[in-house]
Amino acid sequence: MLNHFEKIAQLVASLDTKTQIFLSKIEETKSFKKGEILLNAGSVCRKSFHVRKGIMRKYHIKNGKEITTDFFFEDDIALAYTSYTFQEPSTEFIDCLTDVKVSITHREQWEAAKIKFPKLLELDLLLTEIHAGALEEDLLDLRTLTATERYEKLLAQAPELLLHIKLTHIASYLNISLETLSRIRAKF
Amino acid sequence: MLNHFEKIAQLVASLDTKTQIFLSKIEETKSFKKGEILLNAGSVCRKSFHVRKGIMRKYHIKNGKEITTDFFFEDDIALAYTSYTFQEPSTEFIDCLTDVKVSITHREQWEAAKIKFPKLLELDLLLTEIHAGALEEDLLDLRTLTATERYEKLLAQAPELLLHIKLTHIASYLNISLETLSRIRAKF
DNA sequence: CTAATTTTTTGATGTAGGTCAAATTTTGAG
DNA sequence: CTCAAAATTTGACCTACATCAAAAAATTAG
Repeated sequence: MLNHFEKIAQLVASLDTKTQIFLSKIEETKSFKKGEILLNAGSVCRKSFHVRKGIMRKYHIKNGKEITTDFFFEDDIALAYTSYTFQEPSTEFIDCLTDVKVSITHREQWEAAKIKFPKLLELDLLLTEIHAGALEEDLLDLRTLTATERYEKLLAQAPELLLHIKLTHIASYLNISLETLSRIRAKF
Repeated sequence: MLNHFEKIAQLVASLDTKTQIFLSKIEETKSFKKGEILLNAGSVCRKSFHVRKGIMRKYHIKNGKEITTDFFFEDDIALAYTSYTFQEPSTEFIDCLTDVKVSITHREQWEAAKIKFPKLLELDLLLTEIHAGALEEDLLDLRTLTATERYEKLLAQAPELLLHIKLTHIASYLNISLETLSRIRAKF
């Protein structure tokens, strides 16, 4: 049984050279400074950001408070899913937690590529399936795990995250207050 | 701008007759009694249940408690998403809240149909996108809304649900205890 | 290196919503 | 209809976690 990462790798590897060249032609590499905002709430997400270097973050602002919904590391694809997919104004922001290098692909061109190379439609489906699977897991965790358990799970599954990201962001990602997270950590 | 229901309808309407006939041939209609379990935790979800009549429910059992994760009404497609998609043992149950009539399609045959009729791949992607979008919304609601707000939102968006489904199930769906839900309702 | 700023910790207190138990209402089988 | 079982409500109490405030530690700019 392949894990999700292997499935994606396998599908990508199966793309023929023409497809790969086409994809590399429609992407454009850019650099951004720590703190720069690549997507603002209110605007439609028309690009995907393939992270080549650095860390990005996606968050909502609700009642003046930031709610972090995702972190993106090297090789992750950062986008505001609902806005990107349905071309609606985003309710989320995407910013850079470090200096960042990304490959940008415009949605329009990716859609055109999917028509030209149907294998990409399969890839798109696979990525969407994996995204949905992860959301289902997050939802169940939020329903059933205590604050401590959510922290422990993150610690077990993504310890590197804890090394690079400020507690404020981790707290909001775990849906815990900063103070409670600090107390959870104090007891190891 | 089309809503999700219209998008699906449009895509389905665009399927040619051959495709539609093929699909109707691989599905099989069956009836089940209220209370019957159509999918057990531990077994792999290999079928989708297109609800023709009645109401079904999907739920987890965690620490001996049922956690309802979805209701399925007429025209909805009931399945345990992660188990179905990745063919892993399900962590969820699906049962009938009323007597039910469903059209069953085996995943294998649906997969074969997708290869034969690529338009179905697009349909599959659209359905998955909509599912993921709904999950993102649920997740944000759970993070940001109070118990009362979650109930009010359900009341506004799916009032018919409240008429047909027991409070115990609605409470667990909203991630509220039965008693708290009862108190929320008492104050209208 | 040092001061200013940001981040994290610690402490005191508040509260939304959970749990347990019992009363009441509704439902449904015969 | 009738009465037993199931569902819902009500009451008393509890707890996980939030909030507010201030101290301590870490980071950063000059």
